[in-house]
Amino acid sequence: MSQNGELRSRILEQARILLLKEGYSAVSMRKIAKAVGCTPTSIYIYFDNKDALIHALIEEGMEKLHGALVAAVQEHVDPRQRFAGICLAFLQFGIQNPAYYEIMFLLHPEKMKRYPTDKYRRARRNLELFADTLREARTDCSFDPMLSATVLWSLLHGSISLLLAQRVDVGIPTAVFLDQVVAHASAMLFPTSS
Amino acid sequence: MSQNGELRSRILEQARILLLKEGYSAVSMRKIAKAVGCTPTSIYIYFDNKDALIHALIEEGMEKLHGALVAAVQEHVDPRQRFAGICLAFLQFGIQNPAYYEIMFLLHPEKMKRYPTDKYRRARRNLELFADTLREARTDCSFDPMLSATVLWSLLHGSISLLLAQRVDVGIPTAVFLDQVVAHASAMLFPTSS
Amino acid sequence: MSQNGELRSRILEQARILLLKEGYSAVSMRKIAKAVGCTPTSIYIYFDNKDALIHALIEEGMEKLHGALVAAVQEHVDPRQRFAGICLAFLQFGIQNPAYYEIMFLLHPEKMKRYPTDKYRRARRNLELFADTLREARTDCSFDPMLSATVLWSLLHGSISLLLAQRVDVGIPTAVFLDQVVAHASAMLFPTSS
Amino acid sequence: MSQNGELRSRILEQARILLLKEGYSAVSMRKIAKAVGCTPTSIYIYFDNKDALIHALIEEGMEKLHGALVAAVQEHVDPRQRFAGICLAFLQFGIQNPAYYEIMFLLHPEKMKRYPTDKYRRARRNLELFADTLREARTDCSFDPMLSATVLWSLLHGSISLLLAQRVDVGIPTAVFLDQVVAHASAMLFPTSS
DNA sequence: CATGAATGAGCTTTCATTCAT
DNA sequence: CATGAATGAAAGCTCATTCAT
Repeated sequence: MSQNGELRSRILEQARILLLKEGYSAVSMRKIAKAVGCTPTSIYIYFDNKDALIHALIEEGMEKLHGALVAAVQEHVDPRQRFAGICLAFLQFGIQNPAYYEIMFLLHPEKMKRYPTDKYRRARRNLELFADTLREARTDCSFDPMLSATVLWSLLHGSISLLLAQRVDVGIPTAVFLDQVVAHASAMLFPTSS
Repeated sequence: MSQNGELRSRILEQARILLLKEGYSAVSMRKIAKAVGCTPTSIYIYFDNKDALIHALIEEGMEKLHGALVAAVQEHVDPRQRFAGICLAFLQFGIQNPAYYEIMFLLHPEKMKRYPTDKYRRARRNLELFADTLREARTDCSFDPMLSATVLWSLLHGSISLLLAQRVDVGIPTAVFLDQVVAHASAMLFPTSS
Repeated sequence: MSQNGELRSRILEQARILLLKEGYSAVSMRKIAKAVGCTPTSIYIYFDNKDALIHALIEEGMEKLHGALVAAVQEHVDPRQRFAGICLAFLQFGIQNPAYYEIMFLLHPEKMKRYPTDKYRRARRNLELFADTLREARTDCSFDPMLSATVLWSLLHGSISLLLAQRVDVGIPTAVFLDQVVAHASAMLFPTSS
Repeated sequence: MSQNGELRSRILEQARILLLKEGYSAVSMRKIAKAVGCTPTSIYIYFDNKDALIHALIEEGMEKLHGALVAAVQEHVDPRQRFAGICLAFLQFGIQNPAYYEIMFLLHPEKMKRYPTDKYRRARRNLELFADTLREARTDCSFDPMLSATVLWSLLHGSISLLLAQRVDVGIPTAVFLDQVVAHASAMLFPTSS
């Protein structure tokens, strides 16, 4: 099984590298093949088409992100610290894996028409992680965890997007910005911070 | 005189429509020309190249957005209501003008290398509007308005992005989600909501 | 007459400059128009088409070359010196006016289909100047002046061509090469140099 | 195995024919493809780009010319006859292979920017053949063989250029002209022909 | 398992030229 | 005298994909 996939994983690897170096729109079957050292045709042995290849990459990324989030959750016992930890983990994943982040969250649906939408369920898993963390940290029941988690996700996603698109003022150091995002996230979700 | 710009604006219009329907990467000079009913060459009478056309579209969008924000500011006198108003105006602009929003905020810099970066100053103008609104609404000086405005922008931007990418759970009505975003934004920036 | 031609001569001037700077294949009506500051259409008022414009330029060049050759002839009385002078004049014209030289002698006929061949008669005038110079310098009648002039022209033309195409070894200084060409030309046409 | 190169050589062949019929500037990938009977894309399987195709053609021509010159050298033992032979061989190559000659010696550097200059060394090889022939034929040391070879090359090149450009008077038969060129070349390089 | 050969559609851009005004 | 608007043709090149071997 893993034997078969030697070339397969090399293809994924080079695709990831290309994605990182030149951006999604520059990733072509031809370039991947050249980087790997095989012919474009060979790629079609392992992937039905370009989208399938990208999907595989997305899945890889989802796995990696989920791992990072779970690790962050397990690292802290204090609910509030756990919350801050998971936020930071998400942010850092985005900053440190811009290639993954791009195809996972920034690619537009029209480009990926054939993407099996049910696979997004895995993305849901991450959202539920956020919701769970919120549930633990907030004792009051006067909020909808999934809804708040979605808003939180929006904030984190927006922050990463702006950073990756180099839209955040250069006068603001990235580290400072990330800290502020987490601080604001806390303020947003735990209002009675008296 | 107004004749001159007739085709020009029709080009921009069709470009916007195409952008909306098929996404940026599907927008080509040929397709625009076909949609407008002229030859690709004719487009080059009004725009130096494809990027220049996109830039014109961006500028249009920036103008429109700025108008919407300014209108929202002028509509309310109460600082808090003004804050909610400007947030909602931004969100609604994104939802109602997805084509503009995409090229204005979602396009990756790599695709727009030739974009004159100084034109982004106009985008800054909007950020300052947010900062001003914040300054008025918060009497305490214990915060950096531009920094907080950027975080706020992240939240709004992230919300729109997820909505446009159809990443928000379909179980959550858009109107409800938008309200919640504004509510959370308020909570985030006016912590002493006792 | 010369009043009418104010724009006309500006067009020719810019065409010449463009030709010199970027080579024949980069000369387009559009670029000329932009350089002059008028529309491409305006050029068609003075020139039927692109070829006609080039023809006018060729004619200018022919005139200039002829002037240079006549001047060289008049400068010397000694037939041999006159011969060397006219050779050098031709060589220097080519080196110093590469743009003219290109369209006059290096442009291929297939590119200039509509060129009225009878205008090449003016080129013949120059050839006869060479023949005359030869006739004076050689007292014997055992040679065909026009034939020898053509061979001489071949040598001079070949030298300029190789120089302009940067095909002459960079180790050979241009001045040295030109001197040698003239020396060899003398040896070729005045064999009994005892 | 020989199958592989079948289309490749057909491409080169048609490119050469096109070049001959319509001149360099009329040679396009599309036209070649149409002449060959394949799609423009297929050409890119065998050649990286248009320049690479032309380079291959140049290389073919260089090989062919070198073969012709070497054959001429080997045909004669008498140094003077050998000299005349190599001159004639060069002239005839040019007349009989105008397409090759054009891309090898008449193409302007500006059009072939990406040409690997080191490949011109092969052209140098031919120049050295001329120099060697001169060294053998002239016992005196009072001349620079490479310099004289370059001047000789200029004469031969100029002759071919004018012939190919149809600039030589139609009253002069080509055969006569070629004979005269060789005769003048002899006179030019072996002055003491008493 | 992998390749070489080939395709058709598409891309942005430039060209010389024309025509009504 | 000069322009603005528009065109049709063509350029070099890249793309994802298929198919026989």
